[in-house]
Amino acid sequence: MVSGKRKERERDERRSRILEAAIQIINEEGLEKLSVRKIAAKIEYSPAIVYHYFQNKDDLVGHLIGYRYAGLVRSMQLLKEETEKPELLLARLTENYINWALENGELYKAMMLNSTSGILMNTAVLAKGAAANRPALKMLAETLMELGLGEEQAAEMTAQILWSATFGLTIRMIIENTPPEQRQRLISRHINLQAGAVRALQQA
Amino acid sequence: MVSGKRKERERDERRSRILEAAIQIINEEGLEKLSVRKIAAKIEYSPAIVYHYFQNKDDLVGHLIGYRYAGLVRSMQLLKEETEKPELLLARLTENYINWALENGELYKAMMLNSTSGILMNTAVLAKGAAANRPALKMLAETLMELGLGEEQAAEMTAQILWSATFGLTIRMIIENTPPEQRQRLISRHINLQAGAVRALQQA
DNA sequence: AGAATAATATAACAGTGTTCAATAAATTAA
DNA sequence: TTAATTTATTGAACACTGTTATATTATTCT
Repeated sequence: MVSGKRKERERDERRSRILEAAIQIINEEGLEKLSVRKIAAKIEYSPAIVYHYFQNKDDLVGHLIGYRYAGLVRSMQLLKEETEKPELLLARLTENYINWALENGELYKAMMLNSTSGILMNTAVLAKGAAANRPALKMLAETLMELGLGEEQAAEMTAQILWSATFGLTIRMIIENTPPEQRQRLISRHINLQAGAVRALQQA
Repeated sequence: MVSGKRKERERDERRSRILEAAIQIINEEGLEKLSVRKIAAKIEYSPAIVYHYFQNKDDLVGHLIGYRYAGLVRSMQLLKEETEKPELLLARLTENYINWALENGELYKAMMLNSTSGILMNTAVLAKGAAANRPALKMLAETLMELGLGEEQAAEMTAQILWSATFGLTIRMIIENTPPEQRQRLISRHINLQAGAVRALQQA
């Protein structure tokens, strides 16, 4: 038996080639122009091969997401370690998240809004690993608790609202293709308002 | 000449039959299952007929939006007239908007996120009349000015942020298919946070 | 009535996701 | 090394999709 690991590694490599072709197409032509046949053409295989490595197109897009998401989570953890004041951390986490999403615009749209593989879908898909805005949410909730905004449940709910707001602004800027200068202004205003909301909640 | 108006009215009626068939399909099977052929089948016409009344499918979806949006704008204006305190008005407008969007779930998703006909698209489409979240935004900005949050420009930008937050939460609840009990809690928390953010801004 | 215009249909094109059966290649077992 | 088995890959088809060009029918105007 040839170590068993190699086989697996090689299979993963072939899967990765498909995923990378997909990312390339998305970056070049956008998510809505992504097609199984185009992927196949790019890697010079038959379209059917995709279905040997993924259940279907949505499954593929789902993996696309996990493929990139790890980077975001890591950068968030870094920020957490190097930022002491929770107020500042909240702002930095938010800004970091938005910038990451904007950089991965089309992919972010896919990972959020895709009807069956999107992160926002039912828990079945959520558990799939690839789909995981939960780390981000959890970190947000922890920060809110440090800020004294209630215990687990309450903080979690507040985190959901705050994250939804960030999500809304981000998606909007991506879809509307907001020009960079205005982006910057919108982002800082958003962070301002968020800080204000948190302060108001602290006083209550 | 048969009054010229009748012809036009009859044409509009035929257009409306198409739009209503589309709405029915969306409500029954969801936006992603909407197809020109299905519409044609529902009204017992040939698929090609759709292209006599609309430029293309996206154009059709665009009109679908205007077809429903008028109702929202009217209800918002009503609220404005019967609510004196701007703080309360802000909350009511937001709640009203969210509830309307949730009631029109699939359609709201279409009108916001559709890649070419969505409201969030570039100004070319925005000017098309059907696409008009501007009335809602404008009303928000006016309310913010009454609350003493800066002049036109600043208020407009703040309104954009606040609206984005509402939009994010709404889209999320629709896509995630959040159960009604939790919806209620999320909505009131959202409105709470919004009020807090505004108060913080007033004090600054 | 005949000419012009609008409404509708037929049929096709090019594209999509997906599946099934057949083949080619690699791996394991004898 | 050969035979058996598993894995990788393909070709061809199915059932869809949006869209258009061309033809046909119905309506309206003169």
